[in-house]
Amino acid sequence: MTVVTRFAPSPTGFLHIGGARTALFNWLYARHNGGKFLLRIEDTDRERSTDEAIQAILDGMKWMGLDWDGDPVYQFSRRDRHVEVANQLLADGNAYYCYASKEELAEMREKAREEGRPPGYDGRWRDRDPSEVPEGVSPVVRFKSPNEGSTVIQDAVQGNVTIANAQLDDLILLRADGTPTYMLSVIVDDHDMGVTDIIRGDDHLTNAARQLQLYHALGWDAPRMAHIPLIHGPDGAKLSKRHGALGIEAYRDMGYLPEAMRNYLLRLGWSHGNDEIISTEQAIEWFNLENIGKSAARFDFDKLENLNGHYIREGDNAYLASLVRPVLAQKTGENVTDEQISLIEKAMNGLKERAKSVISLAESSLFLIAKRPLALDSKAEKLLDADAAAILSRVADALEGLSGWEKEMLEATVRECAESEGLKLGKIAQPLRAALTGTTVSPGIFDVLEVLGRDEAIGRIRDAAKSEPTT
RNA sequence: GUCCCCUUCGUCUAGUGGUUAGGACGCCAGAUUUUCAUUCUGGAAACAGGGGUUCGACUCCCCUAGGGGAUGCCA
Repeated sequence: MTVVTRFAPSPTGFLHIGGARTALFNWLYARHNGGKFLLRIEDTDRERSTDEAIQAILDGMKWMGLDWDGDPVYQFSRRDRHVEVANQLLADGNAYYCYASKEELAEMREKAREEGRPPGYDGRWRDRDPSEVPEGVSPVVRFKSPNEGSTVIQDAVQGNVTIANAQLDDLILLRADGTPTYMLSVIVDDHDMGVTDIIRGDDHLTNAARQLQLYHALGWDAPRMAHIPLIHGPDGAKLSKRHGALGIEAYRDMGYLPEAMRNYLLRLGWSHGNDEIISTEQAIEWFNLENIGKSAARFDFDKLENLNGHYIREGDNAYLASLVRPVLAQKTGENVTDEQISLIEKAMNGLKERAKSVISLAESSLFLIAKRPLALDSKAEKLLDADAAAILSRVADALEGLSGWEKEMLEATVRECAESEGLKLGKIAQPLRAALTGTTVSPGIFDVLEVLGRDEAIGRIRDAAKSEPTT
Protein backbone atom coordinates (compact mmCIF):
# COMPACT_ATOMS: atom_id res chain seq x y z
CA MET A 1 0.00 0.00 0.00
CA THR A 2 1.28 3.44 -0.86
CA VAL A 3 2.16 5.54 2.10
CA VAL A 4 -0.04 8.58 2.65
CA THR A 5 0.89 11.00 5.41
CA ARG A 6 -0.60 14.30 6.33
CA PHE A 7 0.15 17.44 8.29
CA ALA A 8 -2.96 18.82 9.95
CA PRO A 9 -2.38 22.15 11.68
CA SER A 10 -5.15 24.25 13.11
CA PRO A 11 -5.01 27.82 11.83
CA THR A 12 -5.30 29.48 15.20
CA GLY A 13 -1.73 30.76 15.08
CA PHE A 14 1.43 30.68 13.02
CA LEU A 15 3.42 27.61 12.11
CA HIS A 16 5.60 27.09 15.13
CA ILE A 17 8.76 25.07 15.46
CA GLY A 18 7.09 21.92 16.75
CA GLY A 19 4.57 21.96 13.94
CA ALA A 20 7.35 22.51 11.45
CA ARG A 21 9.15 19.44 12.71
CA THR A 22 5.99 17.35 12.59
CA ALA A 23 5.43 18.52 9.03
CA LEU A 24 9.05 17.72 8.17
CA PHE A 25 8.80 14.19 9.54
CA ASN A 26 5.57 13.52 7.66
CA TRP A 27 7.07 14.94 4.50
CA LEU A 28 10.24 12.91 4.82
CA TYR A 29 8.35 9.74 5.54
CA ALA A 30 6.13 10.17 2.49
CA ARG A 31 9.04 11.08 0.23
CA HIS A 32 11.14 8.24 1.56
CA ASN A 33 8.40 5.78 0.70
CA GLY A 34 7.48 7.37 -2.58
CA GLY A 35 4.07 8.14 -1.14
CA LYS A 36 1.92 11.20 -0.75
CA PHE A 37 2.13 14.03 1.73
CA LEU A 38 -1.16 15.82 2.26
CA LEU A 39 -1.97 19.08 3.95
CA ARG A 40 -5.18 19.54 5.86
CA ILE A 41 -6.16 22.76 7.54
CA GLU A 42 -8.19 21.95 10.64
CA ASP A 43 -10.34 25.02 10.77
CA THR A 44 -13.40 23.61 12.48
CA ASP A 45 -12.98 26.01 15.36
CA ARG A 46 -14.64 28.94 13.63
CA GLU A 47 -14.05 31.27 16.54
CA ARG A 48 -10.31 31.05 16.49
CA SER A 49 -9.37 30.15 12.94
CA THR A 50 -8.10 33.03 10.85
CA ASP A 51 -7.11 33.57 7.24
CA GLU A 52 -3.88 35.19 8.36
CA ALA A 53 -2.93 32.03 10.21
CA ILE A 54 -3.73 29.89 7.19
CA GLN A 55 -1.54 32.10 5.06
CA ALA A 56 1.26 32.00 7.62
CA ILE A 57 1.14 28.21 7.68
CA LEU A 58 1.17 27.93 3.89
CA ASP A 59 4.03 30.41 3.65
CA GLY A 60 5.94 28.65 6.39
CA MET A 61 5.59 25.30 4.67
CA LYS A 62 6.79 26.75 1.40
CA TRP A 63 9.73 28.44 3.03
CA MET A 64 10.69 25.19 4.72
CA GLY A 65 10.61 23.54 1.32
CA LEU A 66 7.89 21.11 2.34
CA ASP A 67 5.70 20.74 -0.69
CA TRP A 68 2.41 18.91 -0.31
CA ASP A 69 0.56 16.82 -2.83
CA GLY A 70 -2.69 18.14 -4.21
CA ASP A 71 -4.66 21.06 -2.78
CA PRO A 72 -4.88 21.64 0.94
CA VAL A 73 -8.05 20.18 2.41
CA TYR A 74 -10.08 22.57 4.51
CA GLN A 75 -11.71 20.56 7.20
CA PHE A 76 -14.66 22.85 7.74
CA SER A 77 -15.75 22.33 4.15
CA ARG A 78 -16.24 18.65 4.93
CA ARG A 79 -18.62 19.20 7.84
CA ASP A 80 -21.60 17.62 6.08
CA ARG A 81 -19.67 14.42 5.70
CA HIS A 82 -18.69 14.53 9.37
CA VAL A 83 -22.32 14.95 10.38
CA GLU A 84 -23.27 12.08 8.11
CA VAL A 85 -20.85 9.80 9.95
CA ALA A 86 -22.18 11.00 13.30
CA ASN A 87 -25.68 10.13 12.15
CA GLN A 88 -24.51 6.72 11.12
CA LEU A 89 -23.07 6.21 14.58
CA LEU A 90 -26.39 7.35 16.02
CA ALA A 91 -28.32 4.96 13.81
CA ASP A 92 -26.07 2.07 14.77
CA GLY A 93 -26.57 2.75 18.45
CA ASN A 94 -22.95 3.81 18.87
CA ALA A 95 -23.86 7.38 19.76
CA TYR A 96 -26.60 9.17 21.62
CA TYR A 97 -28.00 12.58 22.42
CA CYS A 98 -26.90 14.17 25.64
CA TYR A 99 -28.71 17.06 27.33
CA ALA A 100 -26.36 17.66 30.22
CA SER A 101 -25.68 21.32 30.94
CA LYS A 102 -22.27 22.89 31.37
CA GLU A 103 -22.96 23.25 35.05
CA GLU A 104 -23.68 19.54 35.38
CA LEU A 105 -20.46 18.78 33.54
CA ALA A 106 -18.43 20.97 35.86
CA GLU A 107 -20.04 19.24 38.83
CA MET A 108 -19.18 15.82 37.45
CA ARG A 109 -15.56 16.79 37.00
CA GLU A 110 -15.26 18.13 40.49
CA LYS A 111 -16.93 15.12 42.03
CA ALA A 112 -14.77 12.68 40.10
CA ARG A 113 -11.69 14.52 41.28
CA GLU A 114 -12.78 14.43 44.89
CA GLU A 115 -13.48 10.74 44.73
CA GLY A 116 -10.23 9.98 42.95
CA ARG A 117 -12.00 8.62 39.89
CA PRO A 118 -11.12 9.26 36.26
CA PRO A 119 -12.50 12.66 35.32
CA GLY A 120 -15.10 13.32 32.72
CA TYR A 121 -18.69 12.85 31.73
CA ASP A 122 -20.49 10.14 33.67
CA GLY A 123 -22.68 8.87 30.86
CA ARG A 124 -25.97 9.89 32.42
CA TRP A 125 -27.76 10.20 29.07
CA ARG A 126 -26.29 7.02 27.66
CA ASP A 127 -29.41 4.91 28.09
CA ARG A 128 -31.93 7.44 29.25
CA ASP A 129 -35.50 7.27 28.08
CA PRO A 130 -36.41 9.87 25.40
CA SER A 131 -39.39 10.91 27.51
CA GLU A 132 -37.00 12.51 29.97
CA VAL A 133 -35.65 14.96 27.41
CA PRO A 134 -35.89 18.52 28.77
CA GLU A 135 -37.65 21.26 26.85
CA GLY A 136 -35.74 23.80 24.86
CA VAL A 137 -32.29 22.25 25.24
CA SER A 138 -30.37 21.44 22.09
CA PRO A 139 -28.37 18.29 22.76
CA VAL A 140 -24.87 17.31 21.80
CA VAL A 141 -24.17 13.95 20.26
CA ARG A 142 -21.88 11.74 22.27
CA PHE A 143 -20.01 8.63 21.29
CA LYS A 144 -21.01 5.55 23.25
CA SER A 145 -17.52 4.39 24.07
CA PRO A 146 -16.81 1.02 25.60
CA ASN A 147 -16.63 1.01 29.40
CA GLU A 148 -14.97 -2.33 29.85
CA GLY A 149 -11.58 -3.57 28.75
CA SER A 150 -8.80 -1.48 27.37
CA THR A 151 -7.53 0.01 24.17
CA VAL A 152 -4.00 -0.61 22.95
CA ILE A 153 -2.26 1.91 20.78
CA GLN A 154 0.40 0.19 18.71
CA ASP A 155 2.60 3.18 18.27
CA ALA A 156 5.62 3.19 15.98
CA VAL A 157 7.50 5.45 18.38
CA GLN A 158 5.99 4.85 21.81
CA GLY A 159 5.52 1.11 21.49
CA ASN A 160 2.33 -0.47 22.79
CA VAL A 161 0.47 1.90 25.04
CA THR A 162 -2.51 0.48 26.91
CA ILE A 163 -5.27 2.71 28.21
CA ALA A 164 -8.18 1.42 30.28
CA ASN A 165 -11.47 2.17 28.53
CA ALA A 166 -12.94 3.24 31.87
CA GLN A 167 -10.48 6.09 31.69
CA LEU A 168 -12.09 7.46 28.55
CA ASP A 169 -15.47 9.13 28.80
CA ASP A 170 -18.09 9.53 26.08
CA LEU A 171 -16.68 12.24 23.90
CA ILE A 172 -18.73 14.77 22.00
CA LEU A 173 -19.12 14.13 18.29
CA LEU A 174 -21.48 16.96 17.40
CA ARG A 175 -21.78 20.18 19.34
CA ALA A 176 -25.11 21.59 20.42
CA ASP A 177 -25.05 23.78 17.32
CA GLY A 178 -24.64 20.69 15.17
CA THR A 179 -21.03 21.26 14.15
CA PRO A 180 -18.58 18.36 14.34
CA THR A 181 -15.76 18.31 16.84
CA TYR A 182 -12.11 17.62 16.17
CA MET A 183 -12.25 14.03 17.38
CA LEU A 184 -14.90 13.13 14.81
CA SER A 185 -13.47 15.22 11.98
CA VAL A 186 -9.93 13.84 12.19
CA ILE A 187 -10.90 10.23 11.91
CA VAL A 188 -13.39 10.83 9.12
CA ASP A 189 -10.92 12.90 7.15
CA ASP A 190 -7.97 10.61 7.73
CA HIS A 191 -10.12 7.73 6.61
CA ASP A 192 -11.57 9.46 3.58
CA MET A 193 -8.22 10.88 2.54
CA GLY A 194 -6.67 7.44 2.68
CA VAL A 195 -4.08 8.39 5.27
CA THR A 196 -1.98 5.34 6.13
CA ASP A 197 0.41 6.84 8.66
CA ILE A 198 -0.26 9.49 11.24
CA ILE A 199 2.82 11.21 12.59
CA ARG A 200 1.99 13.88 15.14
CA GLY A 201 2.98 15.26 18.53
CA ASP A 202 2.58 12.98 21.52
CA ASP A 203 0.15 15.41 23.08
CA HIS A 204 -2.30 13.45 20.92
CA LEU A 205 -1.48 10.11 22.49
CA THR A 206 -4.58 9.87 24.66
CA ASN A 207 -6.66 11.11 21.76
CA ALA A 208 -5.32 8.20 19.78
CA ALA A 209 -7.05 5.76 22.11
CA ARG A 210 -10.36 7.57 21.70
CA GLN A 211 -9.91 7.68 17.95
CA LEU A 212 -9.13 3.97 17.85
CA GLN A 213 -12.44 3.28 19.58
CA LEU A 214 -14.18 5.36 16.96
CA TYR A 215 -12.47 3.56 14.10
CA HIS A 216 -13.53 0.33 15.66
CA ALA A 217 -17.18 1.38 16.05
CA LEU A 218 -17.21 2.43 12.42
CA GLY A 219 -15.60 -0.76 11.27
CA TRP A 220 -12.74 1.13 9.68
CA ASP A 221 -9.07 0.18 9.68
CA ALA A 222 -7.05 2.62 11.73
CA PRO A 223 -3.91 4.17 10.24
CA ARG A 224 -0.53 3.37 11.71
CA MET A 225 0.42 5.92 14.33
CA ALA A 226 3.66 7.50 15.44
CA HIS A 227 3.52 9.97 18.30
CA ILE A 228 6.66 12.04 18.44
CA PRO A 229 7.88 13.79 21.58
CA LEU A 230 7.35 17.51 21.96
CA ILE A 231 10.02 20.15 21.70
CA HIS A 232 10.77 22.17 24.82
CA GLY A 233 12.25 25.63 25.18
CA PRO A 234 15.85 26.18 26.30
CA ASP A 235 14.59 26.28 29.90
CA GLY A 236 13.00 22.84 29.63
CA ALA A 237 9.50 24.18 29.81
CA LYS A 238 6.88 23.49 27.23
CA LEU A 239 7.42 25.41 24.05
CA SER A 240 4.15 27.15 23.51
CA LYS A 241 2.87 30.35 22.06
CA ARG A 242 2.72 31.70 25.57
CA HIS A 243 6.30 30.73 26.28
CA GLY A 244 8.27 32.46 23.61
CA ALA A 245 7.63 29.99 20.82
CA LEU A 246 8.32 31.68 17.55
CA GLY A 247 6.66 31.28 14.20
CA ILE A 248 8.82 29.74 11.54
CA GLU A 249 8.96 33.09 9.74
CA ALA A 250 10.74 34.53 12.75
CA TYR A 251 13.59 32.13 12.12
CA ARG A 252 13.68 33.21 8.51
CA ASP A 253 13.85 36.82 9.64
CA MET A 254 16.69 35.99 12.01
CA GLY A 255 18.63 34.85 8.99
CA TYR A 256 18.42 31.09 9.24
CA LEU A 257 18.46 29.08 6.05
CA PRO A 258 15.66 26.59 5.44
CA GLU A 259 18.20 23.85 4.75
CA ALA A 260 19.75 24.50 8.16
CA MET A 261 16.33 24.41 9.81
CA ARG A 262 15.55 21.11 8.15
CA ASN A 263 18.82 19.58 9.25
CA TYR A 264 18.48 20.91 12.79
CA LEU A 265 14.87 19.88 13.25
CA LEU A 266 15.54 16.46 11.78
CA ARG A 267 18.36 15.87 14.21
CA LEU A 268 16.21 17.03 17.09
CA GLY A 269 14.62 13.74 17.98
CA TRP A 270 15.82 11.59 15.12
CA SER A 271 19.23 10.11 14.57
CA HIS A 272 21.26 8.13 12.12
CA GLY A 273 24.25 6.97 14.14
CA ASN A 274 26.72 9.76 14.58
CA ASP A 275 25.72 11.70 11.50
CA GLU A 276 25.15 15.39 12.12
CA ILE A 277 25.29 17.11 8.76
CA ILE A 278 22.50 15.56 6.78
CA SER A 279 21.37 16.97 3.48
CA THR A 280 17.71 16.84 2.58
CA GLU A 281 18.39 14.25 -0.12
CA GLN A 282 20.23 12.12 2.39
CA ALA A 283 17.44 12.60 4.90
CA ILE A 284 14.84 11.35 2.44
CA GLU A 285 16.96 8.29 1.83
CA TRP A 286 17.56 7.57 5.49
CA PHE A 287 14.45 8.68 7.30
CA ASN A 288 12.48 6.12 9.25
CA LEU A 289 10.22 5.93 12.28
CA GLU A 290 12.40 3.48 14.20
CA ASN A 291 15.09 6.03 14.95
CA ILE A 292 12.81 8.67 16.39
CA GLY A 293 13.69 9.20 20.05
CA LYS A 294 11.13 8.90 22.81
CA SER A 295 12.07 11.81 25.03
CA ALA A 296 11.37 15.48 24.64
CA ALA A 297 14.17 17.68 23.34
CA ARG A 298 15.18 21.21 24.12
CA PHE A 299 15.62 23.77 21.43
CA ASP A 300 19.23 24.94 21.20
CA PHE A 301 20.02 28.07 19.24
CA ASP A 302 23.78 27.50 19.38
CA LYS A 303 23.54 24.30 17.46
CA LEU A 304 21.11 25.75 14.95
CA GLU A 305 23.49 28.63 14.41
CA ASN A 306 26.40 26.29 13.91
CA LEU A 307 24.47 24.35 11.28
CA ASN A 308 23.38 27.59 9.70
CA GLY A 309 27.00 28.69 9.39
CA HIS A 310 27.78 25.41 7.74
CA TYR A 311 25.05 25.75 5.14
CA ILE A 312 26.00 29.35 4.46
CA ARG A 313 29.61 28.35 3.83
CA GLU A 314 28.40 25.60 1.51
CA GLY A 315 25.81 27.84 -0.12
CA ASP A 316 25.82 28.97 -3.72
CA ASN A 317 27.11 32.53 -4.04
CA ALA A 318 24.31 33.82 -6.25
CA TYR A 319 21.73 32.23 -3.96
CA LEU A 320 23.27 33.84 -0.89
CA ALA A 321 23.52 37.20 -2.61
CA SER A 322 19.83 37.01 -3.45
CA LEU A 323 19.00 36.35 0.20
CA VAL A 324 21.16 39.24 1.31
CA ARG A 325 19.51 41.67 -1.06
CA PRO A 326 16.28 42.42 0.81
CA VAL A 327 18.11 42.59 4.13
CA LEU A 328 20.51 45.12 2.70
CA ALA A 329 17.71 47.18 1.25
CA GLN A 330 16.06 47.22 4.62
CA LYS A 331 19.28 48.16 6.41
CA THR A 332 20.28 50.95 4.04
CA GLY A 333 16.79 52.14 3.33
CA GLU A 334 17.75 52.27 -0.31
CA ASN A 335 17.22 50.15 -3.34
CA VAL A 336 20.03 47.70 -3.96
CA THR A 337 21.24 47.68 -7.54
CA ASP A 338 22.17 44.68 -9.66
CA GLU A 339 25.70 46.03 -9.84
CA GLN A 340 25.95 46.06 -6.08
CA ILE A 341 24.62 42.54 -5.86
CA SER A 342 27.14 41.27 -8.38
CA LEU A 343 29.88 42.98 -6.38
CA ILE A 344 28.69 41.20 -3.27
CA GLU A 345 28.48 37.94 -5.15
CA LYS A 346 32.09 38.38 -6.21
CA ALA A 347 33.13 38.90 -2.61
CA MET A 348 30.93 36.10 -1.34
CA ASN A 349 33.62 33.47 -0.86
CA GLY A 350 35.32 35.63 1.73
CA LEU A 351 32.06 36.86 3.20
CA LYS A 352 30.26 33.58 3.73
CA GLU A 353 33.19 32.02 5.51
CA ARG A 354 32.56 34.43 8.33
CA ALA A 355 28.79 34.50 8.53
CA LYS A 356 26.48 32.70 10.90
CA SER A 357 23.28 34.06 9.47
CA VAL A 358 21.95 35.89 6.47
CA ILE A 359 21.72 38.95 8.68
CA SER A 360 25.39 38.91 9.62
CA LEU A 361 26.20 38.17 5.98
CA ALA A 362 24.35 41.30 4.98
CA GLU A 363 26.02 43.37 7.67
CA SER A 364 29.46 42.30 6.59
CA SER A 365 28.54 43.12 2.98
CA LEU A 366 27.61 46.66 3.83
CA PHE A 367 31.09 48.12 3.30
CA LEU A 368 31.06 46.98 -0.32
CA ILE A 369 28.20 49.24 -1.26
CA ALA A 370 29.08 52.14 1.04
CA LYS A 371 29.70 55.53 -0.53
CA ARG A 372 32.93 57.50 -0.11
CA PRO A 373 34.04 58.93 2.11
CA LEU A 374 33.47 55.95 4.37
CA ALA A 375 32.15 56.31 7.87
CA LEU A 376 34.67 54.77 10.25
CA ASP A 377 33.81 52.93 13.40
CA SER A 378 35.76 53.92 16.51
CA LYS A 379 38.31 51.13 16.28
CA ALA A 380 39.00 51.88 12.65
CA GLU A 381 39.37 55.54 13.43
CA LYS A 382 41.87 54.82 16.16
CA LEU A 383 43.91 52.72 13.78
CA LEU A 384 44.19 55.49 11.22
CA ASP A 385 46.62 57.79 13.00
CA ALA A 386 49.21 60.03 11.36
CA ASP A 387 51.72 57.23 10.93
CA ALA A 388 49.14 55.02 9.31
CA ALA A 389 48.07 57.83 7.02
CA ALA A 390 51.62 58.32 5.82
CA ILE A 391 52.07 54.63 5.14
CA LEU A 392 48.72 54.35 3.37
CA SER A 393 49.66 57.25 1.22
CA ARG A 394 52.73 55.39 0.02
CA VAL A 395 50.71 52.21 -0.44
CA ALA A 396 48.29 54.13 -2.61
CA ASP A 397 51.19 55.38 -4.69
CA ALA A 398 52.49 51.89 -5.15
CA LEU A 399 49.11 50.51 -6.10
CA GLU A 400 48.56 53.29 -8.56
CA GLY A 401 51.65 52.20 -10.44
CA LEU A 402 50.19 48.78 -11.08
CA SER A 403 49.28 47.81 -14.61
CA GLY A 404 46.64 45.31 -13.54
CA TRP A 405 44.41 44.64 -10.53
CA GLU A 406 44.59 40.98 -9.69
CA LYS A 407 44.79 39.68 -6.17
CA GLU A 408 48.23 38.13 -6.62
CA MET A 409 49.92 41.33 -7.74
CA LEU A 410 48.06 43.35 -5.14
CA GLU A 411 49.34 41.09 -2.43
CA ALA A 412 52.88 41.16 -3.78
CA THR A 413 52.80 44.94 -3.91
CA VAL A 414 51.49 45.41 -0.40
CA ARG A 415 53.98 42.89 0.94
CA GLU A 416 56.78 44.79 -0.76
CA CYS A 417 55.59 47.99 0.85
CA ALA A 418 55.68 46.33 4.23
CA GLU A 419 59.16 45.07 3.65
CA SER A 420 60.52 48.41 2.52
CA GLU A 421 58.91 50.11 5.50
CA GLY A 422 60.39 47.45 7.74
CA LEU A 423 56.97 46.54 9.05
CA LYS A 424 55.12 43.30 9.61
CA LEU A 425 52.32 42.81 7.14
CA GLY A 426 49.75 43.21 9.88
CA LYS A 427 50.88 46.76 10.54
CA ILE A 428 49.83 47.67 7.04
CA ALA A 429 46.96 45.30 6.60
CA GLN A 430 44.95 46.62 9.53
CA PRO A 431 45.07 50.32 8.57
CA LEU A 432 44.37 49.26 5.04
CA ARG A 433 41.36 47.31 6.21
CA ALA A 434 40.14 50.29 8.19
CA ALA A 435 40.53 52.50 5.15
CA LEU A 436 38.81 50.11 2.78
CA THR A 437 35.99 48.88 4.97
CA GLY A 438 35.63 51.41 7.77
CA THR A 439 35.93 48.57 10.26
CA THR A 440 38.56 46.27 11.71
CA VAL A 441 36.91 43.05 10.62
CA SER A 442 36.54 41.91 7.05
CA PRO A 443 37.42 39.20 4.56
CA GLY A 444 41.04 38.87 3.48
CA ILE A 445 42.35 42.31 2.68
CA PHE A 446 43.63 41.39 -0.78
CA ASP A 447 40.26 40.00 -1.72
CA VAL A 448 38.68 43.22 -0.58
CA LEU A 449 41.16 45.24 -2.59
CA GLU A 450 40.51 43.22 -5.72
CA VAL A 451 36.72 43.16 -5.47
CA LEU A 452 36.45 46.86 -4.77
CA GLY A 453 38.30 47.63 -7.97
CA ARG A 454 41.11 50.03 -8.65
CA ASP A 455 39.36 53.38 -8.51
CA GLU A 456 37.20 52.72 -5.52
CA ALA A 457 40.00 51.07 -3.54
CA ILE A 458 42.56 53.76 -4.17
CA GLY A 459 39.96 56.40 -3.53
CA ARG A 460 39.15 54.94 -0.15
CA ILE A 461 42.84 54.67 0.76
CA ARG A 462 43.44 58.28 -0.25
CA ASP A 463 40.44 59.34 1.81
CA ALA A 464 41.95 57.69 4.84
CA ALA A 465 45.42 59.01 4.14
CA LYS A 466 43.97 62.42 3.37
CA SER A 467 46.44 62.49 0.52
CA GLU A 468 46.45 63.36 -3.15
CA PRO A 469 48.49 61.46 -5.72
CA THR A 470 52.12 62.57 -5.50
CA THR A 471 52.58 62.70 -9.23
C1' G B 1 -6.59 14.18 41.76
C1' U B 2 -6.71 10.31 37.60
C1' C B 3 -4.30 8.19 33.31
C1' C B 4 -0.15 7.97 29.90
C1' C B 5 4.93 8.90 28.50
C1' C B 6 10.06 10.14 29.40
C1' U B 7 15.13 10.16 32.21
C1' U B 8 23.31 8.87 28.92
C1' C B 9 28.21 15.05 29.30
C1' G B 10 25.20 22.05 30.13
C1' U B 11 22.34 20.83 25.18
C1' C B 12 21.18 17.30 20.88
C1' U B 13 22.31 12.30 20.75
C1' A B 14 25.01 6.95 19.63
C1' G B 15 24.65 2.69 22.46
C1' U B 16 20.31 -2.66 22.17
C1' G B 17 24.20 -7.81 28.64
C1' G B 18 30.87 -7.77 28.43
C1' U B 19 32.99 -0.51 25.24
C1' U B 20 38.94 3.18 28.03
C1' A B 21 30.50 4.85 27.44
C1' G B 22 31.30 7.35 21.09
C1' G B 23 29.93 11.83 18.16
C1' A B 24 28.04 16.92 17.62
C1' C B 25 27.04 21.97 19.63
C1' G B 26 28.83 25.00 23.44
C1' C B 27 33.15 25.78 26.72
C1' C B 28 38.74 25.79 27.71
C1' A B 29 43.87 25.38 25.68
C1' G B 30 47.06 25.27 21.48
C1' A B 31 48.39 25.46 16.02
C1' U B 32 47.57 28.20 11.34
C1' U B 33 46.84 33.60 10.21
C1' U B 34 46.75 40.48 7.58
C1' U B 35 41.67 41.27 11.37
C1' C B 36 37.57 38.28 12.30
C1' A B 37 36.04 33.78 11.06
C1' U B 38 37.12 29.09 8.92
C1' U B 39 40.23 24.86 9.50
C1' C B 40 43.22 21.51 12.54
C1' U B 41 44.96 19.34 17.37
C1' G B 42 44.12 18.49 22.45
C1' G B 43 41.14 18.98 27.13
C1' A B 44 37.22 19.20 30.97
C1' A B 45 32.24 17.18 30.89
C1' A B 46 27.15 11.99 31.44
C1' C B 47 24.53 6.56 32.30
C1' A B 48 18.74 10.46 38.24
C1' G B 49 18.57 7.29 43.04
C1' G B 50 17.55 2.48 45.26
C1' G B 51 16.51 -2.54 44.89
C1' G B 52 16.53 -7.01 42.10
C1' U B 53 17.70 -10.68 37.60
C1' U B 54 22.64 -12.26 35.85
C1' C B 55 29.18 -14.80 36.07
C1' G B 56 28.47 -9.68 34.33
C1' A B 57 24.28 -4.32 33.75
C1' C B 58 23.80 2.28 30.60
C1' U B 59 21.35 -1.85 28.36
C1' C B 60 16.14 -6.51 31.40
C1' C B 61 12.35 -6.11 35.83
C1' C B 62 10.37 -3.35 40.19
C1' C B 63 10.15 0.97 43.34
C1' U B 64 11.25 6.15 44.29
C1' A B 65 12.36 10.96 42.57
C1' G B 66 12.26 14.50 38.79
C1' G B 67 10.29 16.18 34.06
C1' G B 68 6.47 16.21 30.34
C1' G B 69 1.61 15.31 28.23
C1' A B 70 -3.69 14.38 28.56
C1' U B 71 -7.85 15.18 31.40
C1' G B 72 -12.77 21.12 26.63
C1' C B 73 -19.41 21.66 23.17
C1' C B 74 -9.91 23.66 21.25
C1' A B 75 -7.29 21.28 17.74
